[in-house]
Amino acid sequence: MVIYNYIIMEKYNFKKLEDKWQKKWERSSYGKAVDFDNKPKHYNLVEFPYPSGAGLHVGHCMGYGASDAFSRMKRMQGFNVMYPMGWDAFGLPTENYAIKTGRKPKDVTAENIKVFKKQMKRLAYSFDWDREIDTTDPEYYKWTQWIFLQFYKHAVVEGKLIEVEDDDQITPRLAYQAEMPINWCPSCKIGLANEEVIAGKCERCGAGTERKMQKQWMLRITEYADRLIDDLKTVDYLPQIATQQINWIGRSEGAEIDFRIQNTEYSLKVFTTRADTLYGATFMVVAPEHIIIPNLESRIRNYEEVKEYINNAKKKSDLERTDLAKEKTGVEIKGVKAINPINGAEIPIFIADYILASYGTGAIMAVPAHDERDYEFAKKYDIPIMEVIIPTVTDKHDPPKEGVETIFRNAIQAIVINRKSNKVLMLKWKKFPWTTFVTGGIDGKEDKITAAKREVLEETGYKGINFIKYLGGPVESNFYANHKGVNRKAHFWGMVFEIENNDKDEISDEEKEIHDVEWMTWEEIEKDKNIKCAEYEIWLERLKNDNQLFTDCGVLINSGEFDGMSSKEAENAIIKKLEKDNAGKSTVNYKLRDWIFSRQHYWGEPIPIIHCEKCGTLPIDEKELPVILPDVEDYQPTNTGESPLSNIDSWVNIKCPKCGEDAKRETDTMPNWAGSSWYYAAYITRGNSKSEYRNPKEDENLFSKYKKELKYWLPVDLYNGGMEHTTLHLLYSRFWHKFLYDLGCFTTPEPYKKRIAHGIILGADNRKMSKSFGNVINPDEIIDKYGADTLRAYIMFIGPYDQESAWNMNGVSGVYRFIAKVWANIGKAKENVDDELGRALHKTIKGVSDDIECYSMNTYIAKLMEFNNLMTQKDAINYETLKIYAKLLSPAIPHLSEELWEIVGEKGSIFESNWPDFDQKLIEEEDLVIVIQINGKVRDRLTVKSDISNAELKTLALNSDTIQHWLCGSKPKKIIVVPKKLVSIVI
RNA sequence: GCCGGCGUGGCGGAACAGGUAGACGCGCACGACUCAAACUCGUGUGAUAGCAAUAUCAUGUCGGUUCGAUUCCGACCGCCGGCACCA
Repeated sequence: MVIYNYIIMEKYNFKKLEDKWQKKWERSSYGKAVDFDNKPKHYNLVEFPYPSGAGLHVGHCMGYGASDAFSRMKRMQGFNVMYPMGWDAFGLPTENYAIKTGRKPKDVTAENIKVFKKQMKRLAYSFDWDREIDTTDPEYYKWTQWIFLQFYKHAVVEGKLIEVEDDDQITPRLAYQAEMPINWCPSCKIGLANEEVIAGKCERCGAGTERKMQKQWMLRITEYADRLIDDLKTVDYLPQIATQQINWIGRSEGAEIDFRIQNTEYSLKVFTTRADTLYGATFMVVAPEHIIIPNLESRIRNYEEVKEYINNAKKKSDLERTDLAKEKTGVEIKGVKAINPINGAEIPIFIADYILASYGTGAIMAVPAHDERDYEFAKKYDIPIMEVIIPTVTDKHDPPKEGVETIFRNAIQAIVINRKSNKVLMLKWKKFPWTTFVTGGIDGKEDKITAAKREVLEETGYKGINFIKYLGGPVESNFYANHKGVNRKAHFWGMVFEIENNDKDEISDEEKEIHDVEWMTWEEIEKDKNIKCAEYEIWLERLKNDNQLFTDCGVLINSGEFDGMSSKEAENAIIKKLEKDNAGKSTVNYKLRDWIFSRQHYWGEPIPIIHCEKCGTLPIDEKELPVILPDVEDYQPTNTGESPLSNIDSWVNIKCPKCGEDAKRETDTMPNWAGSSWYYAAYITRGNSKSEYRNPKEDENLFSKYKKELKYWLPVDLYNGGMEHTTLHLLYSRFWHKFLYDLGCFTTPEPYKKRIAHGIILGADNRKMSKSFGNVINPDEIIDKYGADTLRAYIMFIGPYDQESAWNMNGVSGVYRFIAKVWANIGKAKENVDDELGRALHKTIKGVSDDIECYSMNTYIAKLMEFNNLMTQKDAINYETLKIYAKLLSPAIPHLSEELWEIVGEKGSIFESNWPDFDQKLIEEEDLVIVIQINGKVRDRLTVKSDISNAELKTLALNSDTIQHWLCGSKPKKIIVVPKKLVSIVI
């Protein structure tokens, strides 16, 4: 008996539906991550937001919505999923708001968090709210401070983490103090963040900013540089993210070379990756901040000029200083010379701001012949340019033969041009299939021009030619000289001549026998297959662009005993010699610099350090943590560049824990990066208890107490977040994790197993969403108008997950229409009816599962739409079909799916049900459409059974009428059969 | 400037491993419903030529590899992210 039980549906009322389910879910325990559950764990982390006053942004939803869908599917697939949320609440915007309004950052933050949380709940993100964290909570930053103290108390010596005694002044601690520049506004008398410096001007008052040196806390991240590169092999990051990390660390192997300064005890240490170019070092350049300048003050003849240059450099940012497009500036330091350790040459020293004190040693040896910036600088200041590396080529047609003598010679290649006809004088060899320029050796002491003119005369008879230019320096060419039976290693000088008149001498009979002389156009030369010239490409390139700088590796010339070596050989040999002479050594250098960890701000974690005049720098006793951020009256920074905290005497003044005398607290705070560097672990230690953090006992720390929990949950299985955080935040948190791993806090060396990233959402005008453009979309407005399900699905549908996409209101209504159509289709549900949707359904299950798994959210939604379109065509839909479809919908549109689950008569939540499996057979059992191409063009299509053999396919293809027609009786030269795809016929 | 991406119809985009370019959505056009409009439903929709079957062209530009390129390689143009104190 067939039961016709069409459901009478009312119109899709998202408001009613979403209210209903949100109330129910609020009371349920859905989303809770259970420590040590039997199910396999899946830690799904998404970056926590900075709770700004503007509320949740649709850009946030891009991350949270997709990760929520992923979490929901994983839970249905039987995983114990942790999907937590918290607040990265320290930061400048809140502090600036406090300065403006006088309100407490703490209060403002609490309000913002409330708004964010309410909005997230409206969007039905299934976070485990019991694990909510807030980096500004003293119970949280207690442990951020604890970690800082561990950095202070430890050092890495010979690759091992060791503890450093309090009074040890020598061992390099991982947290240390150093004089580092800050951006300083001389008018406001405050330190500025980079972002607050707009084109060298203070954002607040418009005055020009300077760099001011200040004692700052640093973290020795460079100590971990190699491991931060090497361990990338053990994780699964998007390739471009891993590359960015590697490039940011910028490991390069090279040499440290000492250049003595003449008549002084000082020397200049430089780092170079091109020790092979040492003979070409014709000057040195030091950064304006370099210590050598004050050291040499008495000897510098133009000290005033140098000083003025240094003062000007202070006004520029690193970015401006290193901009290649800008003209290089510099000043020669007169009165001192450096000595090139390899050949004793005296060379001038310059000071220039394109050299940064923070990279390498803050000084370089400049090799203008082989470095673009040095070249530019040398041209400008008229410094000699000495070529020491030349390109080397090997002839493809006649490579050197083994066991044959190699003869070296200096030689020329004359490119003789007839300007009127724009033709080039060429030789066509008679006994060999060669076409060449006029070429020949330089005899004895003959100069190159004479040699070239002589060769042209001998080989072609032309007398009236004028020398135009050299095509750069020589090129080494290695080939087997067939006509002489020897290998040649020739240094060819490319030279351009123009023909002045057609005066010709008779060529000797000998020469006549060797080659014909022919004038050819460049096109003819290019097409000539017999061009017997390995250096042809180089000449062509140099003809097009003047002053071709050779910056690649090659062969050494003008380098004494190292002449003829390859760059690589020479590099090793030169370093060896320097080592012997105690003038250098091979070394590794990094672009990565130590992390400036101090901020002169209020709204951050206080650095838990005491300064005592007598006892020096002392850590706060760990038992005294947290060092609570005190309330202040005025959040305005002080005019000494210190943090506002330094104004609170009652807080700053403290007794020294060691000697009991008057001492002061450190008033700098930590950067925003600090709290977010370990938050993924804080969710774990936060545990399930809703009331408060679970505090460890006296002799424990947070990580030792929750060792088991940390071991269970870490590493994070999948970390999702903005593309803009994939360099710095990711690197910083990996660094902290590795340090804590060394301390024994964690059991895995990497925090995140896999990292993906999402693009940003642009405004409808294709610009970044911003208040000033008036193109910001507030999620609340969209929810009010279309519902949370529509907003969630639209943001998934908006575009490729890892790219930026522009907001489009028409797109929102399209998604809304889709959901309303799904709702309408529910009305067609029937029992015991064959809706013939089985195959399509199983294809959809597979497609949807794959798409969610790899965060292809736009195609996930598209597949849901496609299936819905199929249902729309049907008069009746089986209950079972709808049930499975509801499951597929549920990660994207939870409210409607839950309602649908109830409508089809299921008890309990759809999210407690199992994710559907697909039947592989059902998907495969289809007929295939095979494409038939002739010469790469599609000419016919055949429908065949999927188990057809390649041979059958070939026969079928050739017998098709259409193909017969296209073949016109000609015989195929080649037939390519791609199983289950196509047949390609070449005629 | 340096490092990393991206570029496909009128628009957002799809094409997982080099094999049917344009799935899905928007927009537009026509039709149905309506007194009319909106909503909804149906049909069509890359360009050019043709009544049509069909053909040619087409994935930023130019070139290369291949039987075959949106996909791989090279050069160029344009846009976006990061550049160490925004988060």
